[in-house]
Amino acid sequence: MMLAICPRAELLARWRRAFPEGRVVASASAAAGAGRGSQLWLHVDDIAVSDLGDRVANLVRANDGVPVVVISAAPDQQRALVALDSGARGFCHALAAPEMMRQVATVVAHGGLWVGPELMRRMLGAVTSKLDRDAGGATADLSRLTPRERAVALEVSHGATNKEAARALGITERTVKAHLAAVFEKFGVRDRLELVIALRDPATVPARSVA
Amino acid sequence: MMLAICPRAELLARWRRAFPEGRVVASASAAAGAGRGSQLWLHVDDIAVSDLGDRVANLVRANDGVPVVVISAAPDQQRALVALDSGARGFCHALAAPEMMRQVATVVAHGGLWVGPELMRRMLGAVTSKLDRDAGGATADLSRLTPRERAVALEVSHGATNKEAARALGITERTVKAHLAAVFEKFGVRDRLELVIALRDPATVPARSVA
DNA sequence: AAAAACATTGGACCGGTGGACAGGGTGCGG
DNA sequence: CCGCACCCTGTCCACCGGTCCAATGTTTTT
Repeated sequence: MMLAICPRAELLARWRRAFPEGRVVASASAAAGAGRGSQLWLHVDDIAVSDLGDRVANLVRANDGVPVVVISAAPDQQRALVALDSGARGFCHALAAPEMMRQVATVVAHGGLWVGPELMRRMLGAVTSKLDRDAGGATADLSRLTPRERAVALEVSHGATNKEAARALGITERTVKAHLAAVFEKFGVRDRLELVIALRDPATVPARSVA
Repeated sequence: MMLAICPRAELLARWRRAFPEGRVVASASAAAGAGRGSQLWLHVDDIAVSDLGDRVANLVRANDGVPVVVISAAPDQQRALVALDSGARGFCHALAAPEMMRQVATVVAHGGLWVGPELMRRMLGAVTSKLDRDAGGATADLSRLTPRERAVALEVSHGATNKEAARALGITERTVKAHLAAVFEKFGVRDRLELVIALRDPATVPARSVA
């Protein structure tokens, strides 16, 4: 059974459309007794970030085996991370389409984890600064680069200095510079800063005609 | 349709039991043409860690919209991270129970991400510790800056050099450096490159105001 | 009024960066 | 065999970027 926790039910209009058979309760204490196969969706807009971790953790602990999904109308990454770190299994926008919510529910029900593409990229980036193929917007034309150039470009786009990139790739700093120079040339940028900006927004990369 | 990529089909006995209707092909090139709703499961035990990223990334790129799940008989976290970072949507043990594999397939099919509980904890740990490190100046939020600092930060975040920013704001290059140093301090970054990365979320970077 | 924060600039130092010369190695197709 | 593309490395040098030292005036807060 779907259970949403929110003192003001009107904030969950989309959610109720997604789960007509679901119930909205005002407080976490009223959520007790949710059986196996249930899901708890916790609305967090009224919860301070500093309290969020404890609230989620308590809810997860009090409802062993029942996945908790956090829902917010103003989601930000820090809150998402806190929630997930405290045991939440998903983080969903309160204004997401009902179909999307049902997808989230399906994923969570099968033991999966739901994170938005944005957050996912950030999480992965924090763990390893290796590669950054982002599913959503497609990073510029990294495909126009040779594998080595691409590797260097990615290191730099994660903030690495030439020395750090060299160490990471097991080559000399000089070689990093060489690859980087080729990358600048191909993308028509003058330095690493513009490269990062170009990779952030593919539209800014000049469609450099093949010379 | 379920497609598994592995030169030695006998390694995927469990997988074939989980997906009797699935097909095992020997190489990635033979996987082309997988339509929407398909999934590609890539067996990676014969792939070196250093090549894993590119292999997965290529597969993801060549099959736009088709989720890629990595499967291994000897999964380790580093390989999992590389694979996920390159665009894989799940990382599954080759000897997992067929029911488990079907669950993974369900999660992935609905846009979710499958990571084992172990890896999940590690990812969250890495992210939160990174946040803690950044907490010296809190997350990049331009509202924390003084007006002048903000102006400089914006110029730089659009790719300006110190000299250009100075000219644009009608101040000395030296003063730009001073403001910039304050910005670095507040955001806990070491240089302009990391600043741009910290401001990567376009929503937090308002358009440059013409001075 | 005293204290704190802000805006501005100077000089000097040093490491990082990028361009301009180079060169040698591999592998692949004509 | 000979280009061609890619990968790797070297030296030299001018410039940029970031940090340390410092100072002066204004505005805001206490």
